[in-house]
Amino acid sequence: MTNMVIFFFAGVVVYTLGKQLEKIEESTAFGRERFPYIPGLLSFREAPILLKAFKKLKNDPDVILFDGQGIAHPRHFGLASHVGLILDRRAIGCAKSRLVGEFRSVRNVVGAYSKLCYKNEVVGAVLRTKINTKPIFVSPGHKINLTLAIRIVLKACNGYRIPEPVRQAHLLVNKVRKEYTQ
DNA sequence: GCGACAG
DNA sequence: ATCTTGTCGC
Repeated sequence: MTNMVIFFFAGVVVYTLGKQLEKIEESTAFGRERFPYIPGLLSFREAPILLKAFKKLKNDPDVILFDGQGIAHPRHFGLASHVGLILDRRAIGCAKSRLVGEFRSVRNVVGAYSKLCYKNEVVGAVLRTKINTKPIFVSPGHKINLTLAIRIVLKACNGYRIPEPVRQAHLLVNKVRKEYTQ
């Protein structure tokens, strides 16, 4: 079982972010896993396949939400920064847990947040997107500031902890992976 | 050396 | 991330 080929799947879901949050396109891609998971080096593992999924997209998004960090990273260059730069699009990191930084507890009210500080610098926000659930870690990735990033993430949330586009991308990937595995 | 550590 | 059923709480 040591030479088993492991496949990696990625998914992108495009939404409108106007009056309604409406799904307008989906894209997936897969390929061989080529890099291990090492904290701080996530983009080396995920970016290649993620970029494959983005290439199939017909729409060209104004802003992209990533399942990972933006500048809240040891070298200020998380997945959202890295892929946002390559795609030259506004990008926001929306991670489910902390990689670096310290923060104070967040009030239990949707929209409340506390600054995520790392090496004497604000690198993101720990944002409450749903009551009675752990907050998420929002950080600018590319061509965006923290204030706007927070506003966009809150607009993209539909009552769930995870912003809807990210949540749907996750569900999409699991669906496709399961179909492929059968 | 010890602990922390996106997915 | 993944293993993995039911179950406790809003």
